[in-house]
Amino acid sequence: MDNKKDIQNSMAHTKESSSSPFFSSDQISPSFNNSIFDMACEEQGDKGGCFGGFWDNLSAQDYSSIFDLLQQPPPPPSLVVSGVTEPSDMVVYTPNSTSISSSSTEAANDDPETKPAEEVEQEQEKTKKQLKPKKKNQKRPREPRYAFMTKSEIDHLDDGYRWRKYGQKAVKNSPFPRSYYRCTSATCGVKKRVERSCEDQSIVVTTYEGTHTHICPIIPRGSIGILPETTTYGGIYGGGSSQCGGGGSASSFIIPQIHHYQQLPSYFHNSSTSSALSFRSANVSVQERHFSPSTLSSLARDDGLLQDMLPSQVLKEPKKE
DNA sequence: CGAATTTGACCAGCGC
DNA sequence: GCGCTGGTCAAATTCG
Repeated sequence: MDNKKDIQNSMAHTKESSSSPFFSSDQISPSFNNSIFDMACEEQGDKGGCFGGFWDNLSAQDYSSIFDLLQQPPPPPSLVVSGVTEPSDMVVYTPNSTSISSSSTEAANDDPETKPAEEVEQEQEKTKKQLKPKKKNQKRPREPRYAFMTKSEIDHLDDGYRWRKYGQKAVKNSPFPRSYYRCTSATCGVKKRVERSCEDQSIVVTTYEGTHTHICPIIPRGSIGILPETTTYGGIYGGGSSQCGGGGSASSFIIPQIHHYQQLPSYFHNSSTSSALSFRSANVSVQERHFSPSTLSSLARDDGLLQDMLPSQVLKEPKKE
């Protein structure tokens, strides 16, 4: 406990080694990538799903190509964001392809965003009810899951929502326990799991499951504030002036790289005033060059959130040179 | 004192 | 069926 607090305090007052949310490029070695991706695969791997292809394809070389997607030579990611869903609704991304091949049945078709909020709530209540009786032969429908990797010493990153920890488990092949959190909002069934990479303990893997049905509460939480300058990503990537975080200060959840923003969970762009991004002033860059500026623009228009998420430069002129 | 966290127990799914 | 593992519950404990 005290350890955590110490860490948080130190995070709040002194910037630890990785206080800059971004690695320098030489901080990500191929082996580093592999370890992270392997670990992420483990999320699904034991179920035979794993995104093998996706992760495998993301070699260090891919990183460099990914960086080409951005106009400026961006710093390498300190965090890899990817859609992680159940194998059954797996969305497969191939960084080098121009298309998104999706076999998703739930993530795509069941997009809560397209449903009335009431319906979403009803569904979540159903899910809750299903939890209680725990009947056999009645598989609980799994919400799409999304995993984020963050370089941080803080396990539980403040993403603007309030979470209550309801469990902690030691996980196989990892010396670090996995923590289970649930959104404190009564009607909201969103869960998240937080665990550390066993190979690089500075990496925190956060897996979200479900969709927030409420706006992002604005909770001043100075305790784990990270210095605002972490939000500056070469100027253009620091745009996430989320209303959740009080206008882009104190980012404690850092998302320098988002693979295929389309797959962001809808709670990132909840229909509320809350911005697209729940993560406070998250740094977002979008690795997507396959969309034309007009496409991006229209997406942004369609989805409000993208305007928050996408650096304006991306929307306006996706490719220099 | 209420809220949040900790932690051991329990349950379900899966592979063998 | 059994054991392993992940996920959840809930009582106890701690914190603010």
